[in-house]
Amino acid sequence: MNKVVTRIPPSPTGRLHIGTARTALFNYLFARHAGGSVVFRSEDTDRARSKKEYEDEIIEGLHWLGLSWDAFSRQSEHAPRHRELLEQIVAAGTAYVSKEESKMEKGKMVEVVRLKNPGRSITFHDEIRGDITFDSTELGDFVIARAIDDPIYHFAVVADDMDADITHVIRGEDHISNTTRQILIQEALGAPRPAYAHLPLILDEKRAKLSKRSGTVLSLHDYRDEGFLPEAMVNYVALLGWSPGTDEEHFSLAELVKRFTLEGVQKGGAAWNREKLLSVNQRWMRELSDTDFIARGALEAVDEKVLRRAVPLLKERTRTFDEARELLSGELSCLFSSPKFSREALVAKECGTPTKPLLQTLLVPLQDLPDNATPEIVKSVLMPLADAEEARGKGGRGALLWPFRYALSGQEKSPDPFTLVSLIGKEEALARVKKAIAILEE
RNA sequence: GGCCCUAUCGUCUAAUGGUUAGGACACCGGCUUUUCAAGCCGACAAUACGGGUUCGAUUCCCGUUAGGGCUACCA
Repeated sequence: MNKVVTRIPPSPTGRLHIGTARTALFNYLFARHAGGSVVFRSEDTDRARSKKEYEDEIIEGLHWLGLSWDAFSRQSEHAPRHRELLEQIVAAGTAYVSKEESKMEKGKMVEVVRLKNPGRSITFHDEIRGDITFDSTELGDFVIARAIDDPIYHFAVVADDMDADITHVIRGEDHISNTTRQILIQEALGAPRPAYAHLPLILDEKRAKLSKRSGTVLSLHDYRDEGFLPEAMVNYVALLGWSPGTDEEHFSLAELVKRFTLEGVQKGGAAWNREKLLSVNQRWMRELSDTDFIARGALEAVDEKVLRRAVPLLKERTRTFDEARELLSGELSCLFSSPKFSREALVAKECGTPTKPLLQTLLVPLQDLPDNATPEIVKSVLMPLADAEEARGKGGRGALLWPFRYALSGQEKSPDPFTLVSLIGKEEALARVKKAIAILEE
């Protein structure tokens, strides 16, 4: 059996699309699983729309996901070979230059090349869907080149796949119908027929065609910039249309390579679901070490030490690094600078015992706390005070804990006061509680 | 219109003739809780429809319906 060779043939006419990324991933997984190789081919024959910057972005994005290939080429570089092949089949009579359609373009005579269609039924085997049969007659003698030196997509693809010894063409379902004409071209060229596998399409959240209008973010780089981990993108996208056949859902790229088979590929289209992606991403973020979390999220704060200690909090509360950055500059800004707060919010939970004396009971225990106390230690020392208030007053623990937490954070919503104390340190905590007491004295 | 592909909870999916149709995400409820999260526990929720085949169909066949793709001298 021949060594497996798959291909990743994006056309650099736009940003890296999540659908393109998924097709690339499946080609990569299939080839690597089989110990085969991958060919990257930039389909840049559409001169007007192809741009180097798009090509760069596509390559960079696929590398970011962790994909790699063993050969790189640009379709535009194969022009002489395409012409040679075209002339060859015209000479052989399986294609012809359509003289009656000739026209002048930019002072040059242009004559379209058509394939002589034998007009019969074509059956090919799809590795995912089984045998598929088309009647090729309806295609007629279709155009395979705008001019002898200007082949259209179908011809270029077949020629390039032949020359690169591609064994498996794994692509989107939108190419099923195209397969017939490509097989006809293959036969004219005397090229071997590769195995075909047509992947189900990715649909938007409402199960409609993916489009800019759908509101679904389509560009892989936008996900990267928003703070999604490549591990999560690979994991999520692999499971969109593929399943290992078990309940397992957490896969690294290397694990996917081990497990991937075409039998696990779904036939029907799969709807994109951002919520699920978010949850997959959160799981991968949580698996990062604290150091990696900061580095990979490019997180910054005025106090590196506090930031470091706050990572568990970020892991608990955020699903992307954008959310982590937002939390640091918003709700958690109180970790890095003394918050402003209002008297009203401080006494919001007051009923029974006045807030001021309650806060005062915290001062000595706070002062006696060891340096670098963990949240557990802080809690073990201070919670009894809240319990005591609960036992005696109407306000419950909240009578003490609410103003305490608010004095530390200046926020209606924040982590618990024990965690805050351990993050900002007892001196700073003391200062903030004293400030709150001062406000209550006014 | 023609040709082709597809069809299990809201979503991603498992189960390839025999299961109380399983898991995950979301949603809802409870526990915990000063708040917000997180965590734990639980509930809700599907074989599109109609015919066959079979002792028995999610599973095999046919039809209907619905969705999708192709129908370019774009890729």
